[in-house]
Amino acid sequence: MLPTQCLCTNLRRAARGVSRHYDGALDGFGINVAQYSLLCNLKRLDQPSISSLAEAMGLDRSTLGRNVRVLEGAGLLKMTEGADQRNRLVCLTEAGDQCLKAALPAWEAAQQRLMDRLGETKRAQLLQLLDELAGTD
Amino acid sequence: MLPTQCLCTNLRRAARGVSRHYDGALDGFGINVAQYSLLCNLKRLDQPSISSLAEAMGLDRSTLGRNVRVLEGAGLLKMTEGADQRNRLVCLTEAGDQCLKAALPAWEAAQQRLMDRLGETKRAQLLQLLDELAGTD
DNA sequence: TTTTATTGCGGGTATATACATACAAAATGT
DNA sequence: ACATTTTGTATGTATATACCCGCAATAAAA
Repeated sequence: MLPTQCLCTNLRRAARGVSRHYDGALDGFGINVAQYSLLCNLKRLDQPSISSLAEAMGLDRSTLGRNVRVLEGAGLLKMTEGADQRNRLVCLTEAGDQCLKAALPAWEAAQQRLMDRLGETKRAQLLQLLDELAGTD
Repeated sequence: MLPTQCLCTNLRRAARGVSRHYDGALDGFGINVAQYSLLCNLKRLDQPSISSLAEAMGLDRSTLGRNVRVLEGAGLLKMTEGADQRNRLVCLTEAGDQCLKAALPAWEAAQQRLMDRLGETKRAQLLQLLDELAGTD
């Protein structure tokens, strides 16, 4: 049976499969790969607003707001008042930082298994391609 | 600001962006790219069961079952009895087939815009890489 | 200064997605 | 024949995701 030629379909399928791979690795740390990514970005950016974090992650603001709420409920991040009355900042809690530290080896292992499968050349190719696709529309 | 090195995060972000690109193109045809993909697979495979369709698309069976229900409600596909009492077959309706035909030019345009951006070499590279990733775990 | 536009966010609604569990039908083993 | 296992789905629960709309606070314009 011929595979689909649709770039989008193939991209979505790959994203699902790879997400399952990472989710499996992160199992036991109380977070999935989407949450791991959110927490990482929180560590990388310094107390971003909902909007800027969403922008940085290529997510809709409302989506990010809801994802943030889940992690806030888990105590891994918290919201603080910004300079502006309407502006709220997202920041990592100590627990969130610990969670990231604890999960790091598992993430590294998952990443490494994938890189071993691909090899260095394809890994670089893939990252390059994904970067180009990131700004789609 | 340095981008993430996480393959999964980048893959997920690209999938979101590209999905938005295709969803925008399909706007007005009553289906999104995930549904377009499902209908295409339905046309490609002949009256698959829920399980085999899920397998073919790399989706969890329960997920596919729910996605199918949405399209059934829209009249684009219907369920029929299989040889087995527990086995149900999914098949495209006439409306579903018409919907696919109507949406095809929009899908082609979206695909073409993306390919123009990438160029033939990278397009082939990308499909190759995604295919390799498809079987991740 | 009052009006208007912009900005930042939350909520409503709908779909996509997965895992665990439950359940019924069919196949298999004794 | 009866018990066990396997198979095919559906349901419960939870998160991820997006679009639209509305609200409040701020900034810009008149």
